[in-house]
Amino acid sequence: MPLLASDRTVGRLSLYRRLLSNLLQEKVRSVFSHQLAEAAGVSAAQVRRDMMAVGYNGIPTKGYDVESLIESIGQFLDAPGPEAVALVGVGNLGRAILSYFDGRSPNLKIVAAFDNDPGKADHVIGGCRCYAARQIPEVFAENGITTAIITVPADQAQEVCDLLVDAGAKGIVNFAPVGLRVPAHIHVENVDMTTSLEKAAYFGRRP
Amino acid sequence: MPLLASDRTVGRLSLYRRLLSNLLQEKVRSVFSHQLAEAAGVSAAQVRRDMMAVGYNGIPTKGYDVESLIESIGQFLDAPGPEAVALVGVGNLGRAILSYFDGRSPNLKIVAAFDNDPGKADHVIGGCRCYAARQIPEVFAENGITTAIITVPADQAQEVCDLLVDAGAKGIVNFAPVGLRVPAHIHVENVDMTTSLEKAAYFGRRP
DNA sequence: AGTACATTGTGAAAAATAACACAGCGTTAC
DNA sequence: GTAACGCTGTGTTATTTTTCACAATGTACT
Repeated sequence: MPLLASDRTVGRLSLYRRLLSNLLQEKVRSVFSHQLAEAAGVSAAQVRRDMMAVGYNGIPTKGYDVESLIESIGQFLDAPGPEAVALVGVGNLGRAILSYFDGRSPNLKIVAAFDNDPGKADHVIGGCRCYAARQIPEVFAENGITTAIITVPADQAQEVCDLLVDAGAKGIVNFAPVGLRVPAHIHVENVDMTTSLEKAAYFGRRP
Repeated sequence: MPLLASDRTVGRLSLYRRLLSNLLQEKVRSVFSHQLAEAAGVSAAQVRRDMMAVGYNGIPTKGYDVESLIESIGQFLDAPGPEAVALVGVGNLGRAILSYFDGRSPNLKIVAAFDNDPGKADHVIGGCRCYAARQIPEVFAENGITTAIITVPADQAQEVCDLLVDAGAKGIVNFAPVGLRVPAHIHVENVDMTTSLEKAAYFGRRP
């Protein structure tokens, strides 16, 4: 059971887990690799490879036990306890993300939102308390926050990123369309909706 | 100049173009591969490779001309004329995306939004007209829409996807956390915010 | 018990992606 | 005019990621 899986594998495991949770709710007790593969849109061999990373073993002719697999993926992906997450940039997108994640995951919970607009401070949006940007260091320290989401405009993203790193952020989800410069061993996960849309248009046009 | 570039290359080209537009606004006229590379967070060799796909040539010691490179990437990535895009699912996330893209790109414009909630029909949200879901076929046909964005809950995504494909969608951006089943040569681009957050947390924790 | 069968786990091959390394060339400095 | 420099374009190599293919294995049926 390798303690560090590849980027791609971790992404798929996260998806598998949610698909498995859906199955569990439908009272499905076990799945075959090819069923999980179809639901996730990958190959069956890929699923079995990913299971090797988790160190989970299925049973021939019976497949994987849904409940214990969810448990195993959780042990592999999650921190031992709940983790606090912060979001910076309470614009349209920031608010949508706050409400999207509100109550969705017990392990990763957005506990603080930051914005420069003083009108937003101390309000509660999407179940999350809003602070002024200058309070980042203190709120990060108080809550032990190491994961943050950036939803500010592109021209402020680097500046905000630097603040977050100084405050102790180790993993950052960046929605701004810029390549953030960070020290080594800080992980940035880029979500670029414009690129996604342009890719969909491009490949839709050229089959 | 190959007419079909790899998935990764297309994604980077889209990012390069926006970075270049920023540079142009700052009156920067030319860039070296290593500068563009740093801004995008990739290697210089990677940038030069990607330029081969576009068929654009720089000049030794002068680098790339920002303006003409933007133009070349546009010719490579974009359709000859403007393209109409549709969005399905006018919830929190859908609304945020509508306003995010409102007026952002001249080539790709979201011209129609769809939702099952009859209260939303005929309203204008984020500069975009709202229709009932059953009008998908007619609106797609009228506007020649081939690219669509899915922002409905996970359990409705496949159903909506099938409607879109029937209506002529060729490229789909899927925000729901499921692997959509589509016919061959329909392209799906998945944007999974939960996975991104879990990846950031995981890799932030394990350096 | 024994046989047939469908599925797993994984070594090995293939494919895709990225990095290396350097020849060639335009520019600049003298 | 020419020499030195630094950057580009690309053949080649390395690395990463995915797929193939099959022996091993647990199950169900007779």
